[in-house]
Formats: sequence, C-alpha cells, structure tokens
Amino acid sequence: VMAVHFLKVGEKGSPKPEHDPIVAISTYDGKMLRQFKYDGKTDKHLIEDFLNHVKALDPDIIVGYGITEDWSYLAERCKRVDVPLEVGRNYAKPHTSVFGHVSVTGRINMDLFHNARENPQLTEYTLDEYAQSLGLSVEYRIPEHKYPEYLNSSDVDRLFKQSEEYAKLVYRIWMMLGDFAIQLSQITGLPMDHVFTASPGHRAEAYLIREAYSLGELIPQRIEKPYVPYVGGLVLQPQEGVYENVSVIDFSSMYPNLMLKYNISPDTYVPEGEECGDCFVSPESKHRFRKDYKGVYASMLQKLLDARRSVRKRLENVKEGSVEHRVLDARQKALKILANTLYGYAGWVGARWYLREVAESVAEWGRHTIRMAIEKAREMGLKIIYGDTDSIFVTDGEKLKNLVGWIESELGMEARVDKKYSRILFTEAKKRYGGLLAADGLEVVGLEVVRGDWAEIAKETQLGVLKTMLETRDVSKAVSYVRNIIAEARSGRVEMEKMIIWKRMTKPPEAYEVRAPHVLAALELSKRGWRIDVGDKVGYIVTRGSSKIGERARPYQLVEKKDIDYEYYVRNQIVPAAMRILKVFGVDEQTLLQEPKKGLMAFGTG
DNA sequence: AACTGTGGCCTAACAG
DNA sequence: CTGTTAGGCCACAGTT
Repeated sequence: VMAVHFLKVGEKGSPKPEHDPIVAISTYDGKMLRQFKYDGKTDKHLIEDFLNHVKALDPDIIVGYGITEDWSYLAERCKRVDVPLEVGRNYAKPHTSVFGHVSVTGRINMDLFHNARENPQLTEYTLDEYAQSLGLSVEYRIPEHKYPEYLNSSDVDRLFKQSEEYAKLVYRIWMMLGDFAIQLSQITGLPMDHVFTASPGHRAEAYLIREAYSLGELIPQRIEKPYVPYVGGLVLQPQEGVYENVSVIDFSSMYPNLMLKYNISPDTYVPEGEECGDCFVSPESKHRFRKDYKGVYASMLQKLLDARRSVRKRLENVKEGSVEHRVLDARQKALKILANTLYGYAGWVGARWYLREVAESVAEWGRHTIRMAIEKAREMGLKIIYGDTDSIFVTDGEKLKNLVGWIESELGMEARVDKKYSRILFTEAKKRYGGLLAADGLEVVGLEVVRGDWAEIAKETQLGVLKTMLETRDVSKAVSYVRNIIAEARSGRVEMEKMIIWKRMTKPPEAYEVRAPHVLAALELSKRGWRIDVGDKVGYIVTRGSSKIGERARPYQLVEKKDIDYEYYVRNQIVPAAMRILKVFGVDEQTLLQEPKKGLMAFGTG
C-alpha cells in the first residue's frame, strides 16, 4: 500500500495546473516516508522521481485523499513538462472509468475523499475534518489559504513537513477502513476501488446482478421509466407535553424482514389481470406476490441476513481488537448496510430491478404491521405516545414483554424494547423530540440542536433550555437562562463563530431561481475568486441594514464583528429555538424578551 | 406609489 | 426511498 499526498499551492485562489507547478509529493508505505520536492525552477524532476519511485515500489494499492483530482492535475503538469505519466503496471496513464472513478491499470486506486463525501456530518470535507470524524486526533495545520505565504518564507519546511504528515494520515485511515472496503468488494463483486465511488444503489445492484446470475435469472436492462410516487411510512401525531417512563419498541430490520416474509420482489409480482391461485396480497393496493418460488430480493436478503448472523456468531468467540475481529466486524456492517439499502433501491427509478409496486407494498405492509401493534397495545391498556415507521413509544413497563411476545408470535416480526426514556418531551411536531435516556444521557431528535442550518448560539440556547426542563422542570430557571443569552447577544459579547449559519449548495450558485441568503453569500464568494462546488457548505452571517435578510447575509469570512445584526439573531434564531421547547410550558415570546433580572445569574456569566 | 399581510413556492435538513 | 418541518423569497391583493 502506498499512501500519497500532493502539495499544490495556488498563488491566486485554488491551484491551477496551467500555471501552478506541484510543490511536493509525499508517499508513505507503512515503513518508508519519501518526499519529492520542487527545485525552484520546474516540477519536471520531482514528477520523474515520483514516477520512478512508484515503479520501484510497485504498490498494489495507491490511496489518497482527493487523488481523483490529483491525477488529472498531474496529467496536465506532465503534459507541460513533457514527462509520460506512466504509473500503471502496463505503463498506462490513469483513465476515467465508471461512476467518475479514475483507474490506474494494474493497481487499486482508492480515493478516501469519496468515502468522506458519504458522511453528511462533515461540513468542509478537509482531510483533517474527515480524520477527526474517524476518531483520529489532528494537530495544528497551516490553513490552505496561507500556503502561498509560507511557500515564500523561511518557514517553507513546515509546509513540506505537513505534506508528509498528510501522507501518513492517509495511510492510517486506510488501515482503519481497508477491511471494510475489501469486505464490501467481496460481497458485492464491485472492484475494490469502486466501492466508495459507487452510490448505495449501485452497490445493491452489483450484488443483485451476482445473485440473479447464480439463480439463472436474466438481468434487466437499464431502461428509462416514468416516476410514480407512492405512500411511505406511518408517523403518529404526538401530543405536546412531557411524559415519564416511556419505552420504545422497535421492529428490527422491518423492511427487509417484510420483503422476506411476503416474498416481495420484482420477479414474484403478479401484474393485474394475470391469474394467481395462491399469492400474498398487500393490504391496501392489493398487489400480489407469488409464493411458489423465492424472488431475487428475498434470496439476496436471506443470504445477507444468514451471513450476518453467522458472522456475528463467530465474532462472539474472537478477541476484540484482533485482526480477525476487525475483519469480521467490517463484514457484518457491510452486510447490514446492504440489507437496509434494498428497499430504497426498489423504489429508485434508475434501478434495473425497479418496480414501484414492490416499494409501495413494502411500505403498506409496514404501516399495516405497526397499526396492528398499536391496536394490540391499546387493547392491553398501554398508552401510545408516538411512533414513526418501525417504532412505537409506549408508557408503562409491566405489559411490554407481553406486547413484544405478541408481535413476534402473532405478527411474525422481530421486535425489541430498544430504549427507555425516564422523561421525554414532545412538541406538537412530528420527528422532533428530546428525552433523558434511563441508561444515560440526553437524546435530541430532529430539533434545532441537531440541525446544521441553525447558528450555534441558537442551538446552544435550545440545548440548555431542554436540559433544564427535563432535569429540573424549573421554568423560571430556563427563562432567565435565555434572557441572559439574549442580553449577551445584544451587547455583542458572543463569539462570531457562533453566529454562522451553514447551508449546503445543491446546485451551482447561478442556477438558483430564488435569491436565498446562502445563495447570495455563495455568489459573493465566487465573485471574489472562491470556487463553490455542489455539495459545499456555505457559512453566512446576517449583517445590519434594512434590506431583505438575503441581501444582508454575507460570507462569514468577509464579516467584521461590528457589522453583525445581533437583533436578527435574537428574534430569528435564539428566541424561536428556545420557544420551541418553552411553548410546551406556556411561556410566551414577550417573557423571554424582557430584561434579565439583575440578580446573581445576570452577573455570573459576565 | 409605498406599505402590509398572505399564501404558494423553493430550498434545506432532518427521521426512519 | 417517503414523511415532515420550517425559514425566507416572491408575487399578489388589499390598504393607506
């Protein structure tokens, strides 16, 4: 395995291969750290040395972060300095293959960036942020926009050092994720360097192709089909309030198990007008699925679930932390992800095995199942607080076991008490609640606290309020807590970072028809030479003025503290976030907006 | 002509 | 994949 890092420096904005030579290439193979440096005149020699090193080392796997782009950068540089980019085993150049992946003939070319892109929690998608999300600690780094400054200073060695560290970091990450990639490749049949690049849908499809082949089934062509929406999972309306001792019953892998149980599959579906003597019939649309042979979906799921069961069994007898444990754990994770993907795959119009009736029937049987469970729970005298798709929130503890037993014996579905809340708060909204887990800790679902598009100051306030109310139920304490934060904000005693609102770009800035705040901020950035890509997160701060909010939203990099519109943050961020919780206790906005009492609390935080 | 309120629409982010 | 919530823009209608 060879990990590689390319150090590129853009004198004006992001580096361009047309005029910015490669400054250094660092490689690490677990033992040897190598670096090829710019000689001050041309990058011809460092590229040649690097290519010779690759030839000598002859790695099976080349791994990088953003290496897909690096190869095309290197290709352009090679053209300019007249060096053939022979890195493949047949001396071929890297070339584009499927899913936008770049292949190096004879070697496995892994781009960890594609794995990072799958993690929606990341905001900047830098290697450092990605490493941190995997639990690796990262020391101070020179930020990219300062590279040119360092390049022309006596501190240039720190830049080279950093590139070496990056190569080592990439290697370490590969050591953590390699097993998972190998397992995913083995199960799906996708080449290993495609598994991170391919979407979950393509991964499921690769596996289905294997399964169909082994069953002697024909593989459907990819044909454009009309998109017809269908109804999904059932969500119960919660009653606003605080509840004590609430248990959550979860159906385990509900959709996969339903597909298995009713043999729901494109090849077992009986179209309208055709005869079927003995079929499973979906509860609402009356779609029919034959029983006389097992469909591709069911047989794929059967294999996945059986395999996972046996892997988990083997895991019990393997020492934690050992290589075998790591490999097995990676395998059971890969198996679970694939099983859970199949329902989404069935409803994806681009899928070879797409059939709306399949996805529709799965959702129907899901709603049917949960309705039956709710009905039974009520019959048993249990109170239903809430439920979403495959879970029900129930009060009381005694009869729970009976209910779970009934679900397993009468509905033929696996279910278990997943968690217990000692106290839980519901707003009038679905998919938004917070509670204290009996086991330990606060859990927040759907509320602003866990959303990425609210300013930190608002999220922090809401978390404080929620915690206070769940732990002490002391309304006046929560109110004075909010009043103090409002006072601090109004006097500008809040860090600027806490005022940034982040939004992800889903198309290029010019393509938007509505001039929303983040769009205008993105346009301003790109006007100033920043490159804004689809998928990038744009951070903006609302500044003072009387025009529309959008026009006052400016990229946080360009805002000075004195320009911040603190009143906007009070009215549109802090108060709404706090009110979401406090409304439940009858507090109104005016109460929050009053001056804080000049008691100990008010002075305690100054 | 400027202002205000309303509802539809666009957009994003979450739950499962 | 669908279900759900929510903010802000924008066109429009009615008011001043």
